[in-house]
Amino acid sequence: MATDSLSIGDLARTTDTKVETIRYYERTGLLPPPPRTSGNYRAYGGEHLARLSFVRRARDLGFSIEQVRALLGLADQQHLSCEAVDTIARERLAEVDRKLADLAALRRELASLIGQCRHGTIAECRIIEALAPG
Amino acid sequence: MATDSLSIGDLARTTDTKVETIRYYERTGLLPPPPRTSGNYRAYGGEHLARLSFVRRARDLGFSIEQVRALLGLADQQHLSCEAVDTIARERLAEVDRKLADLAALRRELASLIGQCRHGTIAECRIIEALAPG
DNA sequence: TATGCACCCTGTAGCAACTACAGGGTCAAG
DNA sequence: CTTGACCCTGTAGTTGCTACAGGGTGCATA
Repeated sequence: MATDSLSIGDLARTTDTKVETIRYYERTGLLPPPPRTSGNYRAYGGEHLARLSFVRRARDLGFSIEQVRALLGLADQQHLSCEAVDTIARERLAEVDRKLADLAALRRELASLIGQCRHGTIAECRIIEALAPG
Repeated sequence: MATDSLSIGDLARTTDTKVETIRYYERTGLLPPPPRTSGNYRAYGGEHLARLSFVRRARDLGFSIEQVRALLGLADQQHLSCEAVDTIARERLAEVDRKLADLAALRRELASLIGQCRHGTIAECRIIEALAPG
């Protein structure tokens, strides 16, 4: 492939993304369709790399595809106030906090269950018992 | 419906499960198909209620459908050692611990991002900047 | 020159674990 | 005898990918 552009495989390796995922992002409009070579191969430039990196980082932080789409849209509106960005990020933070609390509660329950195991037969298993009360 | 049996709607209300979910559990073999009334309505008894409660509790603790299936299978083998049960529960606990650690790390990153927001325009937004570095 | 191999293309189906219809049947009350 | 709440089956949608199948491209090597 030409020196100044990346094949989809190159882009995949560079951003630690599967080739299929990149095509999926293109289908769903997260990434713009790149130009094609004469052989119909996708030829990516630096702006595609930047955009995909953005998407990956946001996804790694757990933003949903729709949130990423919103963030990308905002990123292009340089003159706007960054309040909307802040709002999306805070929403995500609240979500993370909820999940952390849920998981922590769940962990306590699970650990208590396991702590009750007396290593006998299933007939006297406290874990099974705890799952199936009357 | 007869006094001694529950309609799918009754069962759904009692266990806080959607009707469709109950049918889904039946399709996938988590719940045994109940007898039917003359009008072809499902008629559940106490054992179905117990089994669905078990499933719901296990699912609420985050066990996968396959893990629940395994637990149900074990619950019926009263003479076996409860080691296998313990193993499944410990696996789940390890999973929860991994997720807690991941989420906590993610929370730190997110909070640091948000903390950097200076409430200006998007052009100078630290959040956008942090997502799209060179 | 042939041919092998890695890579690319499109399109579709599958994963978990539900959820939401569409298009019908059943049943008790008014 | 009709209304409305409930039930039935079957299928498609959700999220975010992932995995083929069945082909084309492009470069190096025998």
